Amino acid sequence: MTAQPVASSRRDELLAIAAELFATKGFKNTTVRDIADSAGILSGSLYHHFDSKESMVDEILSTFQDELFGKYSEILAGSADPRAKLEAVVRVSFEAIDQHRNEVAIFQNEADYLGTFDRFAYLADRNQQSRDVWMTLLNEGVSSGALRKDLDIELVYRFIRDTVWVAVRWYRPGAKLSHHDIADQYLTILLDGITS
Amino acid sequence: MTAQPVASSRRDELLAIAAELFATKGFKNTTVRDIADSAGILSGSLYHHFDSKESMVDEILSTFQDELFGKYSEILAGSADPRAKLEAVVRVSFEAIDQHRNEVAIFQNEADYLGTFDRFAYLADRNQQSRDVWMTLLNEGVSSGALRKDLDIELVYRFIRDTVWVAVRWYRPGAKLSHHDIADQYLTILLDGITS
DNA sequence: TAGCCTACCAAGCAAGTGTTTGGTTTGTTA
DNA sequence: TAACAAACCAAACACTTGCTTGGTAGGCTA
Repeated sequence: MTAQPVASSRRDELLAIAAELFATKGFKNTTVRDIADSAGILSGSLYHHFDSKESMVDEILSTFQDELFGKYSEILAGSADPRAKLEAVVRVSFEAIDQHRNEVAIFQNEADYLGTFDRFAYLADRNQQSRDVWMTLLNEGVSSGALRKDLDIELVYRFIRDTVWVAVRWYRPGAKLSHHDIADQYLTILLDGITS
Repeated sequence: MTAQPVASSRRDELLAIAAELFATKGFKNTTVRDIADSAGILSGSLYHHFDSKESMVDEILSTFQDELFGKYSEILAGSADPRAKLEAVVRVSFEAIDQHRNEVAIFQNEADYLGTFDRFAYLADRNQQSRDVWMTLLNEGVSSGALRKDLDIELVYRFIRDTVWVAVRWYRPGAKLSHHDIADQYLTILLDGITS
């Protein structure tokens, strides 16, 4: 059973195969032999392209994170009002789920554990950076009067963060609702609630 | 480094130790030697109490699920209106996170993968059962006019389910906000939104 | 056509894994 | 005090794991 994802180089191809397996089965549950099998080669041959299994996740996660936080920065640097920026961050996140499903899933499932190793300390940094993005926007929203003042901001932050990213567990591209639709409905619930 | 959770029998004690490790490090990342070390015994001695490492998670998960779904059934069988029942299910769920943090975490992190094995087929059944609970309440809510009609019910269900359970990732008993507080704020956001 | 590079194979190793087996300790009960 | 069971030890086994090593096939280039 060999997979053939679209990728420029053989190296990228193997990374895509690994990402798919890591996302589906988990990092620890995926063996280098699993990856090699899916690629139609022997496990030892992977080491012509990569130093270790760990360096594969490393590259998958860091590449994705760099791209994502680049987009966050652009939004924050823009001139839109707090609420619009908040909406934009939500939409960019759902877009990431749509375009980088495996990477998001790996991050969601493995970051906590991998973060305990020195090599993946940057995951915690990015996490903090992400928190800063959201907290800044939420505090600005409350200050400007756009958001209600009776809620615990820290709690709202966690609520938004988790709800957005956990969607990767069920979202599949090409389904009835596009990631744009989902972002719309999610923002509606978040901003106005589900009561009539 | 030995742990000493409160438990009636040695068997329950060992299960609690295993649950803590499974929740923190993941099932696959936890070795039987890890469990034995935490309990202050040798790995082989675990097999006096359990058939296998798998049967440990099995027992942890099934016991927890039986208890949880018992509570769900009670609520559904009650005479409260849809909105009150919906609130009750949310509160019971946050209570479960408070009282059975490890079990919830294990379920959240491992159910998808474990569910691919015959032995854990009941996890998928419970999942379907849980969906029925929520969808019934949401549909009743829309019918009765309590909830808005312009949202995709299936989507609302997933959002609620995910946001409630994902709280296990950051919630710690004894923190500033109790699980009652969190349920309150969560229901406020869900029902009325965060805008002022 | 000689040299070189990319991608891979074939075979294996050392460490770690879940599990088994036979025996020992300790407390309780008849 | 003899018998018994629960809890555990000590040592090992078979297997899986990530990774290494030396070599090879085939295409490209000078």
